[in-house]
Amino acid sequence: MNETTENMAAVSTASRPLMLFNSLTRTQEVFTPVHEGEVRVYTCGPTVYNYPHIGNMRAYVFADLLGRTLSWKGYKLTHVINITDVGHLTDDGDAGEDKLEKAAAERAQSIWDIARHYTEAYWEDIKALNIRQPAHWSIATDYVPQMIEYAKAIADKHCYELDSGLYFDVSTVADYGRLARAATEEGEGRIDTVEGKRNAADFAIWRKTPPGESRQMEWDSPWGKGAPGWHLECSVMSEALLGLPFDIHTGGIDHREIHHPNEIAQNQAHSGCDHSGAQFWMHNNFLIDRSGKMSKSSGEFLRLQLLIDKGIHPLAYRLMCMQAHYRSELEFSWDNLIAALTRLKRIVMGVERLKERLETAQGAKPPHPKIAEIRDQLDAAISNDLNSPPVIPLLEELLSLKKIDAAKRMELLQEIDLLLGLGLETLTRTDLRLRPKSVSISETEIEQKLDLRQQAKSAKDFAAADAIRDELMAQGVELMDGDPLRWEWSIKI
RNA sequence: GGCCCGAUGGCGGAGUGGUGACGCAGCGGAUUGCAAAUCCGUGUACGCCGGUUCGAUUCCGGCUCGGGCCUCCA
Repeated sequence: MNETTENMAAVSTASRPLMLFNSLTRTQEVFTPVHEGEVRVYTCGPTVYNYPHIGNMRAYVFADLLGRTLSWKGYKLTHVINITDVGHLTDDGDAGEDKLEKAAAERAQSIWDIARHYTEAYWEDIKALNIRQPAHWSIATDYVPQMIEYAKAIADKHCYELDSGLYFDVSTVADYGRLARAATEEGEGRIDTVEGKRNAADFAIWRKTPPGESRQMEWDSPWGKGAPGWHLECSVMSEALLGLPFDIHTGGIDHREIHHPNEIAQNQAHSGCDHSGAQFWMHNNFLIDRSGKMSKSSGEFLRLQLLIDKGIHPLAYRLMCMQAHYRSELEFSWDNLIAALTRLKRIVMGVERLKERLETAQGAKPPHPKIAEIRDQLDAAISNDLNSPPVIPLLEELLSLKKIDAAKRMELLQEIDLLLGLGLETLTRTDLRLRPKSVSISETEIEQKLDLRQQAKSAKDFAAADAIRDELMAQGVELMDGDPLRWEWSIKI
């Protein structure tokens, strides 16, 4: 279950200032909200022309960690994640096909059906990863009238019209590209420039439908039938839902170079001041595999559903993300994922033992200094630009402190889990049992054979007991007599 | 070509100017009819060459290697 933002009240006694790395200054800064006691966060969400891969999901796990940290620090959180269901191009600047139009054509379905299908698939992954629901999922196509109004407001001073659309002139705002720190005017000319653009970095605000063509998604505008440029939506929706300036804008590190500088330019144009629109711009690094970063255009890519089909609980992936800092590249491998699953399993068993102690505990015990010490270390780590990796050993240490009062430990465990989002209060060892999609024997049959084996063992007929074990092992079932779970599928990835 | 980042044990991954977290794997022990699972314990690492320093993995410079972005991407 995802808790809503509202009932995640402040529970901590945390006292350190929260330090966050701001891509705008490339330094860690003390976070102070624009509006006292509340924080407004905007996260660049997915373009729903295909399934998200697990690398995409790292961005939302990161945004979720940020949100959870802000809640833990006692702030009221208003989080917006957008769904881009229009406007992204397949290639080359502003001239390529619309990804959604292309997907619709390939599958001979309505573009609206495509968008809905992939939005739902994305939301399923969000849920599976215990990512809290934001206050708003802003859908780009719901905001097209506002985008047109926005474009009209900046058109005279900052834009110019070409045959292909309305373009933003980046030379009309101060300090364009400061977030990217790159000379965007120079380069090898790999970009097919649109004829007539004043600056190489100029981008489309409105893309006109070419004469004689029609699109499934198009709207009337002062510049003709067409669709909004893909940078426009985030400026429009963030301002509409959060007001300018808001506190934190997040996204993948790839957005630091193009999308976010353009968003900033639009914010400057529309607000008439040089403020970027957000106090902090934060970017998560990529999940990579040996062949480099994950890429949808390469065809095959890793979906969360694939992990689930292989029998691996999705929260193992969440733990894997938490084991690395959000600004570090994270290496994906099945071994690494299974290591996280094993770690999670042992954590969950520790939590189950703690729950048992809680039930048998008698009377309240005085607070133990170790608890305060761990809480302090927790605050130190998370306040240091959301440094989640050291939090996990703290959790494991907490679980191992058998001599310390269970109630006190459980209290702190809940705080840690509020941050890590592993759902440790409800997650069970059985939940984490491997559940590969393709198996040759049912769980009921396994249980029956195990009962037979138990009878044989009680009768000291070890030959019969071992025969049953061998038989089950041949079917991929691993026996664990001394474990309440009794058996597990052997891992074959 | 331009801009930027990284290099830590078998794998992943924190951190620090002076005993180098942690996990997984490995190894040892407890437990077990034997195993497995579990619990306890445990070895191994800071790319290369200089510089600064009493002392550098940590700071500075160079080198090598790797990666990212400059085109849609989280």
